[in-house]
Amino acid sequence: MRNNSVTRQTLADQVFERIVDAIVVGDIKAGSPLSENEIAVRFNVSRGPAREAIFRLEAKGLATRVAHFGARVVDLSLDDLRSLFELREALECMACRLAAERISDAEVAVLEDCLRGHAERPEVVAGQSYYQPGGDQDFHFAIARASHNQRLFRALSDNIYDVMRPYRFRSSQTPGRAIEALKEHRAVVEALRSRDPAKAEAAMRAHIRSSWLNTQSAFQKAERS
Amino acid sequence: MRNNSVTRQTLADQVFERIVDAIVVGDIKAGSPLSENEIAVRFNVSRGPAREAIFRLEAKGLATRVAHFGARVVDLSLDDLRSLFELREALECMACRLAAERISDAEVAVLEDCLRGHAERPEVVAGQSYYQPGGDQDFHFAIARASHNQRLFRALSDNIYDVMRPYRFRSSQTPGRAIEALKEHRAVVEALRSRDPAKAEAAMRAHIRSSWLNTQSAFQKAERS
DNA sequence: TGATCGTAAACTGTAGACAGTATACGACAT
DNA sequence: ATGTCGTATACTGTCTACAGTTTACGATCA
Repeated sequence: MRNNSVTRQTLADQVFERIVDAIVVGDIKAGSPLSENEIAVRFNVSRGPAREAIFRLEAKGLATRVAHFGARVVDLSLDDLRSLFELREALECMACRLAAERISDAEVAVLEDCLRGHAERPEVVAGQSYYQPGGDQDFHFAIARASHNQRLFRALSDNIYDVMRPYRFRSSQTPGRAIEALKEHRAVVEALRSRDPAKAEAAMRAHIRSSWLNTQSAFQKAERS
Repeated sequence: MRNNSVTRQTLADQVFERIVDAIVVGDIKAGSPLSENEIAVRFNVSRGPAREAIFRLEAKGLATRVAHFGARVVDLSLDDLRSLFELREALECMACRLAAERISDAEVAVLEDCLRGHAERPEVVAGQSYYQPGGDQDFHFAIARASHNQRLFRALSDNIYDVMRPYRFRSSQTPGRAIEALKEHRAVVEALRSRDPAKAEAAMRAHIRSSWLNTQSAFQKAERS
């Protein structure tokens, strides 16, 4: 039972989480139709929980719905991705600035552990791509948490990271990006350690824009093939 | 025969909108419990659409739900409001910066119309509070739209403005705030007209922080009474 | 009198059936 | 052959009924 949380999960919760996983991992492809009936049959529940799960996918930004027609998994264009990166820049730069004002020594230590863990990864040592699912994810989560702003944290974790993950995965193979990203992460942590909000925000902005350039070129490359 | 809207609304849509209005206007007070049955009876629908409406209220940030227990209208503390203002600052400053890069002449004209409309309001002329429901709302909507970033626009319109509105209404009575706000708005438009992103972002940040200080003191004053 | 346990009531969660709507396909007319 | 209309089908939207859970209240016992 991985159901050790305080309140017992409802069927809708379970279906929702499993669909999110399936989308993020790639088992359900972008643009796929999401039929209430199909989901209900697939997970052995009635249409109620299936329908509810789809609503929550829509709220999360992973699906689009049209009344009386149905829902589909979002299929982001390059423009959509640009919009998403702009949104992420707004949220995460603010989170980083607030974190510089409010972060505790223990939270700084967590970030430094993250960096150490990343530096030891074989991909980094070999100079290849360093992004593994959940890898720098932890890093960004820790910063969002250190902002001590619950709404900001939830906006990032619920509505940004999971939506971007399938597309970041595609673009994480660029050679050399691993070490570059690690350097940028170090700059962010350094600014946070010295509690310099302006520097922290600037370092995060530089990191996200660099990540966008990388994602953009990978996206265009993938489209040509 | 078609309904006069593009796609015919579902019952859940209607119930949702009516509850949002009731909360924003103040007919349903902050902290009130939202019973599925009660809503269903009140709007002459079954529990299905009522339940769906509550889900959407939760996604919007206007209600909180606990499984097997129920939902309540959010009741924001001062700390919650601070978090919300920080989130708003992040989103709206980004929107303003992007708007400075992308705004059309027609969109600038709309903003200038907004300012003219505000300046002519009797409250402003009399030096009283200038905020009327929907008044500067239009202004901020126009800027969000001028960012030409759909996700940013929706985050602001769906998840920020409606949640804040009940609390901004309380705090809009401060004498002299009307003219101050109008000045700040003019500074924003001036920066947008000259397509200066940094200046536009700074002007918006100043406006939001000023608005926060005003809201904060009004909140504390209201609590003491 | 106080605390604890058990029962009942009220609510949410889930299932299944019915109703309404949009799309797709085929028949018909031009 | 092509365009249009009508019907059929499959899907979502809605309703009702039932099951499960949580809270609250009252009875019982120390």
